[in-house]
Amino acid sequence: MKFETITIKDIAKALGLSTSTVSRALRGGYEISDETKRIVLEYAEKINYRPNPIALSLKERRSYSIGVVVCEIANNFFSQAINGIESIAYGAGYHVIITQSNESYEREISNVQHLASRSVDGLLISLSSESADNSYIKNLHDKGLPIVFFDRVAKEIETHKVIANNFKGSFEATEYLIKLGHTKIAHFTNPEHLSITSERLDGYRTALNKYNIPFDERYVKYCQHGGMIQEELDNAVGELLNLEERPLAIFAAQDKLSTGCLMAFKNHDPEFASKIKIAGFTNSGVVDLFSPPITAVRQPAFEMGQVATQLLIKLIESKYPVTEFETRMLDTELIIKH
Amino acid sequence: MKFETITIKDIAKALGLSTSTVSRALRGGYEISDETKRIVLEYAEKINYRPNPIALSLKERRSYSIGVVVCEIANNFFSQAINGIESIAYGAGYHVIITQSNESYEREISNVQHLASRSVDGLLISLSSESADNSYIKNLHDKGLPIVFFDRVAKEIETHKVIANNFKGSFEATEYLIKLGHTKIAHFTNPEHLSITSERLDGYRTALNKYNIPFDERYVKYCQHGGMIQEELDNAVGELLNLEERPLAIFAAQDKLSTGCLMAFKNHDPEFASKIKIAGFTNSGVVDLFSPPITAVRQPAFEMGQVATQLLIKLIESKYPVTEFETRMLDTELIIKH
DNA sequence: TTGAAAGCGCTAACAA
DNA sequence: TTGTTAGCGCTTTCAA
Repeated sequence: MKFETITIKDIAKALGLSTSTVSRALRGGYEISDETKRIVLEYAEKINYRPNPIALSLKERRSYSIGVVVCEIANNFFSQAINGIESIAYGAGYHVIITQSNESYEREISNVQHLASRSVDGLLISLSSESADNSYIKNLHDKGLPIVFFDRVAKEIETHKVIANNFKGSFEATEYLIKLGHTKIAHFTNPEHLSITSERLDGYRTALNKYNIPFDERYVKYCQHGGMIQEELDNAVGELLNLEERPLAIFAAQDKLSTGCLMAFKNHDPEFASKIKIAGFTNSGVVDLFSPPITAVRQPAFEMGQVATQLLIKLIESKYPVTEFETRMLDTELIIKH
Repeated sequence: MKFETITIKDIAKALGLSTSTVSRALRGGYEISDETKRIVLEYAEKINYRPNPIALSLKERRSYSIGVVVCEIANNFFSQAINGIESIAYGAGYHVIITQSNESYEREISNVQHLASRSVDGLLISLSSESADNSYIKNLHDKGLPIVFFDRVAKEIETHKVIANNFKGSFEATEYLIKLGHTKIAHFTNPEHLSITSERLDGYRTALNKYNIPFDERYVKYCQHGGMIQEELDNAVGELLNLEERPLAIFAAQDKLSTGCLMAFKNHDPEFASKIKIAGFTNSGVVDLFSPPITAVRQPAFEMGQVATQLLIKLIESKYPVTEFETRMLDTELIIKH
């Protein structure tokens, strides 16, 4: 069943004008008499005319929509970032089409291709944890599709990027644990190839270093599924608990990892769980309710979404190919919970 | 800057064929020689041709996209429902465009109008807590735009609806609190005019009734902003704490209300908070970490999204106007935490 | 100041 | 089996 609709033609016919005159009146064109313009506008208003955005897109060869690729919208960081994205996009007249990769590389490719096949004017991407080869994105970018990365960025693609100060955030969180007296601090993180992984690992190592605490590779748990699969965390926690030197503190590099590893500890050994101190990246709004408490490294998700979108729209609306790109780094915030 | 692109014309020119022949070959049309078809397909593959969905939309007068209007994607229930929506839509070849009302009526209207102005084939809506007058949706629906409601539905609009068994879920949660020995049970809920509000209130009252516990209006807190503004909850909790007969248990009718009122209790009186028993609707994935624990009424969010999308696509693809509508009710699950 | 006509990419009825 | 043509809704030269 079809959704009935009013076109410019209907107005033209009703008013005994040509479609081009109506079009000009509607766009507020200059080359038209005030009288005609008034009549057209009034009538259009009366019958509640809405231009067909699809026809406009075809004509202008752009869709006034931007595509977003994140791993999971149920993740607090991303849902907050999306709010930031929408706040800017909406104001600038753009639709936002959100897709999720669920940390699957295959799904990510499919989403990007779908979006790119000319239905969006630009792309906002945070890579999935499975994504190792980003050449397909590079292809698109080379062809001229505006792309801005945020959070999980691709090193090898030269474009605007928006990230949190992952090094500093990780350093501060680790230092906080150290100052509490901890020396046996494990680290839960994403797969190695992600940008955020090395940056956060770096902050962790540097803090250990500063306080002369040896770095122990066995304390670092790379989670291939980024915490999407609880079993992975349960296994990692099991391994830690089997070490002769059990860690007594954890620094987790991501939302799902922070909460997921706390759950894993609770599952394995509830009593031990209450003794362990966890600090981790999370943008959860209910972190106050957790027990044992989690000290949170909070990313400015909303602002990151905003900045990324501003950069993208600048790219889209630029008349000339852009060759100068910038990387914006925003500070995290350490929220201490006892 | 424009994103360069390959059209059917390019293929036609390169192969010395007409565009219609190429089109037929691409669509796997029957009236075409296998040889020509092969050549076209091979060439299209080689140059990585992608049809322009916008041109297709204009031609077919549909966009293969569906619009979703929810109050907030950062809400667990909705993000899970969206996953369900996407799983079905994606499989059926539809894009999903997600918009948020942030519980604002004005924003909801703007989103719906934007989506409806012909860029989507159908709409999936869960009403914002501010929405009292839905006549603008009714208008759209009367004009033939396929619409399916889920979760928060409009009574006065006749179309498919997908809801949780709110009555039963509320009854069970309240009964659970009663069986624990509670008689002073407060109820945090959404604004009165929402469908879910009356259904859940009804379950609460019926349970009280069954056990001869008098219903006390002062124990019912309607939260106009559905928990989006913490201050509202703080005030409501303050009022409860000022009663001579403080409630010792809470039944909260919604995700943000469950966690938000626990936070409010912790803010006001941490010690009292640890004594109070909370049961409430929530689809949080970290409910295991809360302290004091929250017994959860979990809605089958993913399935609800799936069912709603199936119904919507059926509506969209129906050749004749549909006049028989159904309301699907799915059961909730009570997850008890001590 | 207005109208006629072409064209954005694609499909489909009609002709050849 | 293939090509020609018109048209989806709109904007924009070009002519009048």
